[in-house]
Amino acid sequence: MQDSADIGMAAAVGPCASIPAEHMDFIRQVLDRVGDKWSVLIIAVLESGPMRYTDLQRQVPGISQRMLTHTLRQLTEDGLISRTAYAEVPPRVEYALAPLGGGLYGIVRQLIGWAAEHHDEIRANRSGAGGSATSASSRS
Amino acid sequence: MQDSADIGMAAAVGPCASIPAEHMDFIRQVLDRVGDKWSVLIIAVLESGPMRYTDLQRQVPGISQRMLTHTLRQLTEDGLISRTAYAEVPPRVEYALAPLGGGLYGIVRQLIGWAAEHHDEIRANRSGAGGSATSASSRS
DNA sequence: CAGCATCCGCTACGATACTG
DNA sequence: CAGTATCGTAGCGGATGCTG
Repeated sequence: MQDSADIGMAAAVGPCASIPAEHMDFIRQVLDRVGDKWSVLIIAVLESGPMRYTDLQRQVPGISQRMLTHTLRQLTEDGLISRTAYAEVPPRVEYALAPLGGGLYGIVRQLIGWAAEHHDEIRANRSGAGGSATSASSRS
Repeated sequence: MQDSADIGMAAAVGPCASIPAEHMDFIRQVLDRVGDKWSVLIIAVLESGPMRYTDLQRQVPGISQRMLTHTLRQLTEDGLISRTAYAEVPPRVEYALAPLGGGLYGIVRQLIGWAAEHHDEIRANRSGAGGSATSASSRS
C-alpha cells in the first residue's frame, strides 16, 4: 500500500483519503473497466492463452459482436491485451493477455475470491433484517 | 476454487476458468458494486470513521441525495456498511463501515494502488500506436 | 473471418420538489 | 436532519444487417 503523499489531516480526511485528486478520474476508469460487464470475462478467458475473435465470441457466452469488438478495442488501447493481425487470405486476428492485463487480473482474482468467500454472508444479510440497521434511542 | 464441471479439455480452461456458473451472477454483483460510481467512494470515506448522512453528502463531492440514499441502502443491505438510527428529535443516523466492507475495501485498495502505479504505462499505451496492435504477414 | 454501422430499449444517474 | 417521489437524460448494451 503506497500513499503518493499524505493529504488528509486530522479532521479533513476528506472524500479521497489518500488519493490525489489528479488520479481520481483515472482510478475511476480502471474501476469502470472492472465493473464492466465483459472486460473481466474476456481477460479471464484470455488468461488461458491467446485466442481469435470468433473463439472469444464462442467462449464468452452471450456477448454480442458489438460489445466484443468494443471491449476488445478498449482493452487493447489500454494495453491490457495485445492484438495481432495476420495478413492472410482468411483474415486471422489473435488476442492475447498483455502483462499489464495479467497484473490487473491478479488483483481482480482476489476480488472474485473474496466475493466467492463471502457469498453466503452477504446473502444472509439480505435475507435478514434488511441489513445491519440498528435503532438506538436517546433523548434530545 | 472449485470447478463446476470440466468444460473443455485439458488446455481449455474455458470461459470461467475456475468459476462455477452458480456464483457467476453473484460475482457480477460484487464487481458491479466496485464499478459503481459511488459505492467505493462512500466506503473510502467511511473508512476513516462513522459518519452521518449530511456529512457524507458533504464529504463525497458531487453526489446527489438520490444516489447517496440509493447507494447507502444497497451497501447496508449487503452488510458492507452499518446503519444506526437514533430516535432523537432532530433525527440522527450514523453510517459506519462494517467488517465485511472493510475487507472488500482492502482489496479495492490494491486495485486503486495498481491503477495509480500503472497510470503512466496505460496512458502511454493510449497515446502510442493505439495499443499493442501488431501486424504480422504470412502467405496463405 | 473479423469487424463496422445503425436502431433502439433499459436503467443508471442527476436535478428538483416534497415529507416525517 | 434524513430521507422519499417524480421527472428527464445519457450512455451502456443488445439485435440486426452490411463490408473488406
